[in-house]
Amino acid sequence: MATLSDVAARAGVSVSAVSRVLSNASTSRVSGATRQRIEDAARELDYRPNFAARALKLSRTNVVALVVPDLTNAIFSELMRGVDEGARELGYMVLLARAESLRPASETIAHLVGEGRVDGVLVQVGDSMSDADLIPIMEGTVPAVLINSRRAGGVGSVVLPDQAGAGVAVDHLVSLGHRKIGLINGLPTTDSAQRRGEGFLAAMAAAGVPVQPDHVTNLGYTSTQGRAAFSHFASLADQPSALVVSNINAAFGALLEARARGIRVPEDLSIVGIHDAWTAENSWPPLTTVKMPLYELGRVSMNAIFERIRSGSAEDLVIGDPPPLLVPRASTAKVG
Amino acid sequence: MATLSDVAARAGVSVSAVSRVLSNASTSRVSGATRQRIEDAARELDYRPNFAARALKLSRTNVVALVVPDLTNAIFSELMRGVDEGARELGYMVLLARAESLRPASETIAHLVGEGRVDGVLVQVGDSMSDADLIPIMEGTVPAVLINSRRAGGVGSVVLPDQAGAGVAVDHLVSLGHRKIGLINGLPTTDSAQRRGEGFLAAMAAAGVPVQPDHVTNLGYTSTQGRAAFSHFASLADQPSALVVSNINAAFGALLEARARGIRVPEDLSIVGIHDAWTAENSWPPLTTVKMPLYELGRVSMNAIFERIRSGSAEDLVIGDPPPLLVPRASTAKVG
DNA sequence: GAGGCTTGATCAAACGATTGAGCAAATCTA
DNA sequence: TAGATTTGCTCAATCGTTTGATCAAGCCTC
Repeated sequence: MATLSDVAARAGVSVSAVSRVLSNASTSRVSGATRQRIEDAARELDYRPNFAARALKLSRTNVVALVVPDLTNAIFSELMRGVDEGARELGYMVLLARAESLRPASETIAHLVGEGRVDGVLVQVGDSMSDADLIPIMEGTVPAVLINSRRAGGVGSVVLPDQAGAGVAVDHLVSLGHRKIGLINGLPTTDSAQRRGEGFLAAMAAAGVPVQPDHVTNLGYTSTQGRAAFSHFASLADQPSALVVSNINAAFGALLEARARGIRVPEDLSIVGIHDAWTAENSWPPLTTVKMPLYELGRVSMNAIFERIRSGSAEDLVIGDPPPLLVPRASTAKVG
Repeated sequence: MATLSDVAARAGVSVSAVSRVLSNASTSRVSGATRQRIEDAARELDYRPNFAARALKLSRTNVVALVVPDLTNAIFSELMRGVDEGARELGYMVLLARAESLRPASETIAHLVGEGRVDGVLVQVGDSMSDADLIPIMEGTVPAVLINSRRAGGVGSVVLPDQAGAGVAVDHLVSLGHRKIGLINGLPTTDSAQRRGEGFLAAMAAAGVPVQPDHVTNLGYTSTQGRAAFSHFASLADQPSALVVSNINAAFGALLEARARGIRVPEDLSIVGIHDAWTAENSWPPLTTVKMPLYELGRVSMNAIFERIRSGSAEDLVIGDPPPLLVPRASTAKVG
């Protein structure tokens, strides 16, 4: 590849002149003629600034890492799309890092930042990610933004409108006449499950519908955990007529278990899942969902980490626009 | 962050000594005592080699880019997992780049390599990626490996056992007694669709089952295109009793259209899709699939690009192990 | 026309790591 | 014990950019 000095030689000027012209610094006092010659030479040689040299000099890479617990996660691809789009606009690139079980996430993050590979880190906090994993972040040594989880202290975060989302699900079921509504929620230790739980209770209270204590489970977001939670409800003497499931994967698990038990959805039981995905259309019955603004979660997170890197500010944001949206399909119906 | 000279100062030696010890070069003639002091100092300062400096000096980043057409693609996450795992073992990191429609892929790739951000590129060739997009790769200026597509010339590639996969699907249907078997295939221009088509025809011939010309469509791999293809078959006077669908997404689309038309699967028609995903279990009916070795595709591709970078060799590989595997679910049954 | 600005360029020192060459001191060889 | 070799370390150049400092002209101003 052509270097600055190649371009300089061809244009008959010094490297500094070339550098100033091509990075068009405001302080560049260059004559129009030389500028032209430099630009021509650069174009002819197809010059591209060397990434490593620039990063070394500026101690800035314009790369952020996105650390995710799991690629098969339903929410990943939309989130990534949002992050990617935001990054492009800000002149950044995204390095994807899986937080695998082998190495603690803290190690991965410390490497990424310690070696100067990235300027900052976006961390999608998963169920299996403990607070210990977030030590370098909590300590503030690493410019980071937590996605979908809040932490005390000066850590930035961006979260979904979880309360509102659960509320939309509840309101939908209430409007269909349901009064016995259960909740299949994520692990009680996770932030998003807590907020969805709050939203569920708040919406139920607002609708004047009582919540039975054994109508709430907290087993987790996976399909398997959703199945297990469904079994719990099926074994109850006083069963709910509708379920809000905090995650689409768990909702699929619930559908699976319902089918296995010969419980008809939606005739015997209505189910609404939080998060939308194209696969919801292929399930049987097609799953009614609450679409959450995942794309925007990605975009806003990218903007947040950008600001964090630039000014050090650490905000806690909630995505407000667009609000959670009900996507009615065939897994919910009027109470029988 | 601590630099080499920080470590050198603390250990009371020169930077060169530190560099040699920490990168434990074989030519390093260092006494045990000094080695110890250096290692201690490095540990105490939590020294990590600066990525940019190393990359600049060695003109090598130990990063490869994975260029994908689409993140929501069913095959992406397993592929990525394989690439990631392979990368870890070889001491590489993976930069994920979406080949979006805005900018031609060739531009993206040229940037990535031209700026020295990556040592090589893995390109998952999508339907929308034309030959023009691959110019810098075909020219051989960029160390690259094509995933799932072959090209003439000295371009390396790794592909799935597509013929065998289609064969497994056909054999399954034949063993269930089907004699009228149709194929819903990808776009005729794509390499994988061509190979799956060949595999289909070969397996049919081997089984002594004739193929009707209008029992093969080539509309594409997406859900929508699968629906459209299904409509074609439904409008036929002489309809097949079973369908091989070249892609799981298209198979979901076919299921959707079958349901819309009141065609019962598998009672009226059997369907088997190529590629497996956990979502196949949630469809109605649960989709019988042929699981393709996507994880291995990723791993082998990573190894291939590594070799390509190291020695310049360009091989065309087919994943042989594990072979395509039938995952029987409920969308296929004995011919009625 | 001497001194002071402005303009348009170059010089040179970083950034942090790698690595061939150089050089004392220690050890070996005969 | 003189000379050769090995051992253990340091020197210094280099990778490609950025950027403050410097400097030679040209142009005002009075």
